[in-house]
Amino acid sequence: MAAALNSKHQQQQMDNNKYVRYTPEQVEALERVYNECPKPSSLRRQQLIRECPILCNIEPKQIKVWFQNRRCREKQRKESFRLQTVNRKLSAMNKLLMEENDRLQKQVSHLVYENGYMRQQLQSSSATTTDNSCESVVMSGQQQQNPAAQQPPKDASSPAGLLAIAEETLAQFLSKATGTAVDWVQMIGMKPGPDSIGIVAVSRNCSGVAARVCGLVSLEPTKVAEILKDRPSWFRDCRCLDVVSVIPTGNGGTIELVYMQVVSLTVEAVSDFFC
DNA sequence: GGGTGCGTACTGTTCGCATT
DNA sequence: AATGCGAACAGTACGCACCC
Repeated sequence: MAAALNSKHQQQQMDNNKYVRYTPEQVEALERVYNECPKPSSLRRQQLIRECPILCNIEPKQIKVWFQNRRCREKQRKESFRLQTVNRKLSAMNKLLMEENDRLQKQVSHLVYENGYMRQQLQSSSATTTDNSCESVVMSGQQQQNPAAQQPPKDASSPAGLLAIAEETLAQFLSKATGTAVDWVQMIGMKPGPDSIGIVAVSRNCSGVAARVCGLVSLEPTKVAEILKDRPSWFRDCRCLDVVSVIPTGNGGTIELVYMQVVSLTVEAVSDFFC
């Protein structure tokens, strides 16, 4: 009875327009066949219409289209299910990666902080070392013995011995002055870094310890020896002079380690110089 | 009332097979 | 080899029901 009513309703639909919707019973019958065989032959479709009364009012062409669309729907559903599965896996993976990323970000922040702290420690430590280094250069004449003076006296009676002392002194300067201005602590009124060559730069017309030292180490040992022998030039602009140490030579002569302050410099702190 | 999902039907293309 | 035919498939149009 119900099937007959549905059939009548379908006929009305077919009469009104081409759109029909199969009844649940018809769909169930078609689904049963589909589960057995998704691709029924033409013969099988005709047999289905004959054997199933509720499908008798459906055209063979419609049956064919129904199976066609049914296969298409299953394919789409399978693809949709596959994509959902992939999506779930990717979401889970994304969550894990986000957590890992968060953990690494925190680790980076911590390391950056530690790096900054260690840099700060290194800088303060380096500054202390540089200050000491400079002080050792500048103040060594006041507070320390010249390394050359601590060693057994060299033979200053001969030009060769004097040159040896001069070379040793130069080596001490060079060990401090081989770098650029970075290795020197710049002081007010002082020229940092290597200076021009010139004998006058040692005791006159110079503006600081660094300039004088660099000027001195730029000289040949023979030139240094000439400067050391030109003692009157040492005192020309000198307002303060102390003999720190005296090295006796083999022939009765002496080599004096002298600390002096020159008048031309206005700032005492930068005028310390020893040679 | 408009947006959306689903089912049905149609169209165009490709492929396999039989025939000529 | 060329041709015709049917089936399968992908894409699309349309109608309906449902939801907000």
